Amino acid sequence: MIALRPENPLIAQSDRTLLLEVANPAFEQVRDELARFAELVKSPEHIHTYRVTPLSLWNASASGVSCEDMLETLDHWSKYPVPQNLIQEIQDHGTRYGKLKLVRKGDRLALEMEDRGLFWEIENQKSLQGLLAEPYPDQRGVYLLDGKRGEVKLQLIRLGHPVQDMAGYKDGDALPFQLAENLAGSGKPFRLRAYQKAAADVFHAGGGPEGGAGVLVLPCGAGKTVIGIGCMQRLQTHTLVLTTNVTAVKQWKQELLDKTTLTDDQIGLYTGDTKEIKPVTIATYQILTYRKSKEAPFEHFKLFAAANWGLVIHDEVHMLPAPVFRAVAELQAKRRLGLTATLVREDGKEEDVFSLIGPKRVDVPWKVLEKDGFIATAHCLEIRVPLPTDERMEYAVANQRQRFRIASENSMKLMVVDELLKGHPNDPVLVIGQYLEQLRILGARLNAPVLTGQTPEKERERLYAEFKSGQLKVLIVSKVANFAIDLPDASVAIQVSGTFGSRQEEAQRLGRILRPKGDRNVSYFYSLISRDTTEQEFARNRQLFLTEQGYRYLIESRYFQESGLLSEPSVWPQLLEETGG
DNA sequence: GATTCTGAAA
DNA sequence: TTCCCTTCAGAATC
Repeated sequence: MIALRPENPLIAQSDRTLLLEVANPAFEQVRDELARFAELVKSPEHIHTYRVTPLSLWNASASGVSCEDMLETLDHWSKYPVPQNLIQEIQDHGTRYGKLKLVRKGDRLALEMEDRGLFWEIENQKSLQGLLAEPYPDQRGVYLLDGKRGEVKLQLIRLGHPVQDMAGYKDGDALPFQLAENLAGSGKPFRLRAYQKAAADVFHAGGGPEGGAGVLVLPCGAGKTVIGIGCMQRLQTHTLVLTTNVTAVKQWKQELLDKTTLTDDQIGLYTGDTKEIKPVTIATYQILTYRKSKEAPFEHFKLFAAANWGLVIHDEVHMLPAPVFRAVAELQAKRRLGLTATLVREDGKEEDVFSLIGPKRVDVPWKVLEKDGFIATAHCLEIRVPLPTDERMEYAVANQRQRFRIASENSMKLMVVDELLKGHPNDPVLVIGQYLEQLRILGARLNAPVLTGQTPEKERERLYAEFKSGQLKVLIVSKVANFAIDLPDASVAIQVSGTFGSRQEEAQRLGRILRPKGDRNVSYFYSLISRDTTEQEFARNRQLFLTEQGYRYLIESRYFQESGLLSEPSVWPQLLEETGG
């Protein structure tokens, strides 16, 4: 077929994939438009592949992107006519969210739909038996059995029918408080940034039945806690905050004390150490999922019923453990806020998040915040390092799982780290890796401290302080970097090895260097990959999320040959900035 | 009574 | 698929 408009960068195919040319001048704009309704699945140098999925279309329409918007994007940027079946797919799923409504009917709940075909499909579904009561006489709706609100939504999304939940919420007990920004003469000037305010408003949606449940997607460093506080302030009610670890628990409390008129005795921490239940209670996911044995009940689920919560906040909702979904399914009458930097879950439970917490309401792309200076500009460079001959031999005879480790621990990476440090003589550098042995070797070589899970709390604090003050230039960290939110910021991160293909981890690690740097708001992220190994494959997957967010990885492999480095890569920082990586 | 250690779970 | 880290509860130790 002859291209109608060969200068356009996009090819839309009937298998629901979209191919986008990176070199095209319109690349960035098209990428941002596609990100609203398609998932990036491959991002090699020249052509990026996106896929349109039902879930990506539902999330798009829930966050306000219309079918017409999506088709307009495809039509406007395509080289060839958009395939008819893709148009139909978008028209079908892009309007599906909203066709099936969950409403309050007297003191009962019911599903309502205009479409008779849909009614019959639902009536005859085996998986819905035991959840639904009698239908409306006119066959445009069906009542729910009591207490099945969550289960019904979950089953229906699995059948490909996302439910728009308009049934509203039970108000919790009142908790009057103010944001510190509203206090006359308060010591600290604090305001919600425009996008933070907008996010809280969209979640709240004027108190209408549409608002009150949903997920806000925001980059690391965008102030998710602050937005959560903004949502709390709009609802003024008893709130349960669930988060990933104890440091985050403490940080939520700190922020609440700092930015609201809530006082110490109104905020309770519910963790292994203290089990306070107060008007605002902050707990970890782990304590909720604790049980004595595999068969025993979850001992702390009673926390959900311990007070009349008006809002449950799920921090880092992409980490929400499967058992908690079960509890949330029972909590559908309560307002629910999900906060995350990425909707991708490594366990594929994205549909559960959509139906039980809520659809995506807001998505602020990282690059947008970068433009406004809220986060630093990051240059990313993937450096492909060959394996030395002896390790290459070992690699050749190893099995699949040994291979990944051999590639990760490639000894030539050590040399590259040396060189990179030369290029950044004055910047604070984090070296991040996944294998303790590799990190210890690096520690000895660079004469830098290695921070791992075994490092005691006291020692950690000392290292953080030294690193923050600039006394310590290089800090080597293991996977603690994925969790330790109090780890100081750096402007350079060198990733020497990483988990198989975790997009979250990559995002987390880049997040380490994104806090604004003041004078020169620029950071560098180097990822060291063994060339021509399985590691290269996994790296590709790992980078997807960042590429989706607008980061471009430059790839560097020219500087090596098997015997070692060919030239000085200490020019890389400049090189990166010139080419705009 | 407070701290440190241990094992299980995810 | 790995390896690693965190959290929780309960036991051991000061």
